[in-house]
Amino acid sequence: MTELLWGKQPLPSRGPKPAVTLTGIAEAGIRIADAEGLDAVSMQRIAGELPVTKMALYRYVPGKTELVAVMSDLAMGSPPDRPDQPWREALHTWANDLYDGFTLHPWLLLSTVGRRLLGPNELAWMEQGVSALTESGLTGGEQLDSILVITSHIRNIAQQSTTFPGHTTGLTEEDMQQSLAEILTTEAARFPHLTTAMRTSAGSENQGLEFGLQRILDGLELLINGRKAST
Amino acid sequence: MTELLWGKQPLPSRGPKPAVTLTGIAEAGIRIADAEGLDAVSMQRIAGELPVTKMALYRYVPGKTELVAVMSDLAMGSPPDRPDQPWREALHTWANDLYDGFTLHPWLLLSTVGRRLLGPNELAWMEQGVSALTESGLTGGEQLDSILVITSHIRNIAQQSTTFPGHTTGLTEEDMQQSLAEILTTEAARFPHLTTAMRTSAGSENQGLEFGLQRILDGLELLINGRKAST
DNA sequence: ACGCTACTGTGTCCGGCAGACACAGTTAAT
DNA sequence: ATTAACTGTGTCTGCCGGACACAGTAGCGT
Repeated sequence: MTELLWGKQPLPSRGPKPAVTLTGIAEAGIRIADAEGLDAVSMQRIAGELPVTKMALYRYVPGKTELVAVMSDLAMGSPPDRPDQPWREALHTWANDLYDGFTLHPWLLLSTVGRRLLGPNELAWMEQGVSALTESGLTGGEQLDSILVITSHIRNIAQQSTTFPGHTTGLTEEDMQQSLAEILTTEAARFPHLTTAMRTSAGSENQGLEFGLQRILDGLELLINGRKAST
Repeated sequence: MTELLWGKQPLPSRGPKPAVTLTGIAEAGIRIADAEGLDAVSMQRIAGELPVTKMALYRYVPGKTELVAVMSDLAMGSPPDRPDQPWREALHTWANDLYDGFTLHPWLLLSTVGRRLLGPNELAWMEQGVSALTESGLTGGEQLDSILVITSHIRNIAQQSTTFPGHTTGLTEEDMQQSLAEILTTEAARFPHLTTAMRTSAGSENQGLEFGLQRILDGLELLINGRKAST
């Protein structure tokens, strides 16, 4: 599995030339997932886009789980190079780059969940995030935890604002808002604070990304400055 | 769908008594999901635990998607009642309660993803979170965004620290750490900052929840105090 | 008392899925 | 030329969600 993700395959000398490549397979899968959602990705479907049959794919990949892992790391891509900046600005653009990646391939939100082996691209993203904090005075663990918080925030914001191609019941943002508004009128008594909060927030949507990000960065800044002051 | 989640079913007068109830079905599903993971939940499997066949379930629920939604809201449960506290402490315990819920039913992390209709319990959690901030001077939108950030953080921490019963490849935390360590020794040159961060963080794991939560709360406090000062 | 009718549960069938396995064709090393 | 490594194919199994026709049941109006 690690070999798959990291591309350390001992290429064979004998036998016929392979008709496809692991990367080619993964790219086909990515194309399907981008267009029709992760649920539309099946071995049959992928094989249909390649000059091989379904079973041939198992020569390249042990199972679907592993294939999705390869697809995920590939789709994630390398983080874009950014000029050196102070840690706060660096993390801010890093977070936005991450967000862009998730909106480009929404299914990544579903496939990169839970414990899993990490691929080169995912590690590259982490590297870039951590490198913004090397001069901050935070410990290694704190640096990792910091970028984890930011990643979590970005992921969930992306999840909420993205329309998944297939998979989920095709609810638009409006459907949700309307259903919610409906419920809050009939059940307002059960959720008083929520109701007023919703009412006064009408129209000021989609500030969630910046708001949360600024809070987190503020919190980090407080810690970092405190550390610096106490040395 | 809204009727399903909110239990507004017009109970019929004629015809034979139903052999099961929607709640009973959902509870069976929850039992399976808790024990063997969300993937183990199938209509057959649920029917096997009840005195009905698979197809009878469709009398109570339009499809599996909806059933999982009902299961999710039911498993989430109501947030535990907590005495009134200052906003920061209230949010802190609220976050920990949320974390406990997710560790009790790890599959909730998978099933409550993306846009979806909200059930009464999920709204009750939001209500409790928002109610901690009503006196804070934040706008309604900011209150909602605040609890969203915290939820995101809790979710992702739970995701990382939980072992999913079925579903994912059964990787222990150790497997991951070892694989990661292995990679970072052979590829240290590509990820210099990450490598040093990992090295210096050895042994200080599982601080992620508190660390991130404190940063977020710090960030919120900064904003709230700033607001109060400027009035 | 009786049938109508709404309602519940069952069995069968379909298409699609992941994957096991045996086998045929291909190519390089010997 | 033979062998052995390797790639691709076709077939089969056991699951899944769900459509549909049908049989059984029980309350209602008459």
